[in-house]
Amino acid sequence: MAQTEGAEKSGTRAEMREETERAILDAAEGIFAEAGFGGATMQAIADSCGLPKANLHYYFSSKEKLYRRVVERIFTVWLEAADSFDTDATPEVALRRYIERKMQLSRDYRYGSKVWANEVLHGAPIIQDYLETTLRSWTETRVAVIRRWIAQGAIRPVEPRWLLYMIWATTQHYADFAHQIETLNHGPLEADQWDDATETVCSIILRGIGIDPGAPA
Amino acid sequence: MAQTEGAEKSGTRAEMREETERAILDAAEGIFAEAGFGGATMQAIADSCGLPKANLHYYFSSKEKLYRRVVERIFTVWLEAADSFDTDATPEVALRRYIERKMQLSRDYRYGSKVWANEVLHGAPIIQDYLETTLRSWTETRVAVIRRWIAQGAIRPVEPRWLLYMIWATTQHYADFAHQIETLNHGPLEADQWDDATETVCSIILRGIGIDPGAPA
DNA sequence: AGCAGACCTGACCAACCAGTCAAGGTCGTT
DNA sequence: AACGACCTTGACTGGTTGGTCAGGTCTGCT
Repeated sequence: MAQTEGAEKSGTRAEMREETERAILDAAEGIFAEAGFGGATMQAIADSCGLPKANLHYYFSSKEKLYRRVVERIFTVWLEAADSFDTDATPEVALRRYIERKMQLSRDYRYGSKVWANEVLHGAPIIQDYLETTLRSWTETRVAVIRRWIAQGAIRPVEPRWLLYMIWATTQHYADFAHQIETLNHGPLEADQWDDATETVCSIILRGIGIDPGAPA
Repeated sequence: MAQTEGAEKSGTRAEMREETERAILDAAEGIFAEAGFGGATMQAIADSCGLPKANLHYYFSSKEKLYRRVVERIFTVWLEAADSFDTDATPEVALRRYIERKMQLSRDYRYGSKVWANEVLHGAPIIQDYLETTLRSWTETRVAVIRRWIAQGAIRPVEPRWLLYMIWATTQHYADFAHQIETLNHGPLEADQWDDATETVCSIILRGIGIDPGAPA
């Protein structure tokens, strides 16, 4: 009994290592999000996951390496989410699904979004290469999709980049500026507020580009 | 000749003091924006404005006091800009003017916007009182204006807060995420790109809430 | 059992940073 | 001219932080 003390203790050596690394990454994500790279201390991260500081350096050789891994992990989640854009569906379905997914991520991965925002805000000193390779190529494929929609007359002609930025900005705002939103809201958003906000974002953007939401396909 | 060496040297004592303080605040805004509060060092700010570090402490007793003054200054600029919302104009005119002004500010006060974003991102540890007093009351008056528009049938019924957040998020994105945008754009946005982005943001939001932009008033 | 390698950690160090201070310089006023 | 208030600055300090390391513990394998 009491077999699972620290939620690790079972599994192979490799599994335990992976689990410890994940615990450190989780803690680091929260601390980096709240304090920034410069403001975060290894000691605070260690305290947050109940490990001695020296142990962190056993798994991650330096603060910067740890930070990079945190950012990489978030970026991966976002890229996977971005696949909801990939379908051959109509603009209405594809965009609605993408926006809904991004709102969901803002709700579920608030800290990850904050770390990313923080990194870009400061000029992306650590993950500049990601911007120039993965993000750029992803963006270009989506821009092409949007251009095709425009050519087909399915949506109003707008520069695709400005549309993408609008979606990113609006959805991530609910994570990055959560503190401001919650202050103005006198508390965290309720489930129905999240739903209403999501629906409002969808409807404004879809109508804004000339789609009448709810109209039969 | 060469009377104005460091752009200070003339004027009364009080004027010179004010000018020095402004130079420090300008330098601090840039450093805080790029490095965050924790990552910024007083030495870096001192170097940035060509003053010895000890001199900064003569004008601003502590790093936190200096930071607070930087944030306060930005907040003031934003509040003044917000007056473009205050008119009795139609929703189309009022919103268009507000969005255009906010885009302008993102272009002209990029660093200020970044410092604000950084502060809110980290839970507003320094300026929480501003959120609870000034920002909250400002927001409530604008929410009331938007509700009146809805009651008059001038715009589609949407929760006013989500609309405001959308405007803030989208416009400020062009300052806070400027680095990401410029990376994807292979360089800074040109003047016509700024104009096009502004027009696109306006048109999507206005159409999105049921206004047909360009229609005669 | 016993060994090798992976894992853990308290104590320590060099680097760095916000803030201080005392001594010297400059300006307005009488 | 001369006095006091204001301004400037190099040198210093107490405290903090990222990173190291030696010695200990645990695990899986033969």
